[in-house]
Amino acid sequence: MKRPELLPGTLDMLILKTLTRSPLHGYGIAQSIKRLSDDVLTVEEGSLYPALQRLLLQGWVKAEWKITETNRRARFYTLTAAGRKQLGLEVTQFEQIITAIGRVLSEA
Amino acid sequence: MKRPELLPGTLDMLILKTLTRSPLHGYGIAQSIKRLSDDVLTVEEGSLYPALQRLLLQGWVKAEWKITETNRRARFYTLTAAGRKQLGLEVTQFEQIITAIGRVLSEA
DNA sequence: TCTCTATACCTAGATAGCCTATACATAGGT
DNA sequence: ACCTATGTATAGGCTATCTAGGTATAGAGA
Repeated sequence: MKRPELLPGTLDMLILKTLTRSPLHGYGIAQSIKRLSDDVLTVEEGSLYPALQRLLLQGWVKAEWKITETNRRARFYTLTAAGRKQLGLEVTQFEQIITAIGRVLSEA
Repeated sequence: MKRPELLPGTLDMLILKTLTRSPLHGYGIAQSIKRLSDDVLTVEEGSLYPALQRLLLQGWVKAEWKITETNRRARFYTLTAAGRKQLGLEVTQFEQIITAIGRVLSEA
């Protein structure tokens, strides 16, 4: 199996989490996740932008075109109330599953 | 997002781990994972049997038809040396990724 | 005897998520 | 003038998982 860039099913959660601190554009989200994870997690563009479309459709984020500090047009995403709630749900589920996997892996 | 039965990408690892204790047939593997995880993880048959075929093809398990304690024909899977090695790899990778996700999620 | 449940295996097809590859655009530095 | 980093986006492919179905039989209970 090829080394995956991230665990399938966790991307939306990571994006939502990244937006809890402040609105960010796509490029910034990807950089942020990469940096916070010490380069372990890499969000490919072909995964990122479709994911952002999904989140927009679900109403979990909203988007706004602005100018960045480096003087470029970019689409800034902001977490909505629904998005914050969704993030809580996903984190809870994720931790439950990770705990369960941990139990299986730690069996004598 | 619909509640997943398990985290995509972790099934092979769970199966290999389950076989470290003793050979098991498919049905038994599914039951074992479900039980050990306190019913959090459910392996659907449509995921399980294709996964076992993959593992066979990779040479990570071998299979043998036998009769169970309940007097039924069943295919027992045994972990190979290569499978044991692969399991170690997958667990290491998994833990690295989980740690990385943890870092992202725990950011202030 | 008949029926039901649990045990056991398997596959086809749909679905969804992620990746590869590509395209476009521009600010700022050399 | 060119290059790199920044920034957005989509098409197509791949792979793993799930849904839904089929097959078969042991054993319990009516």
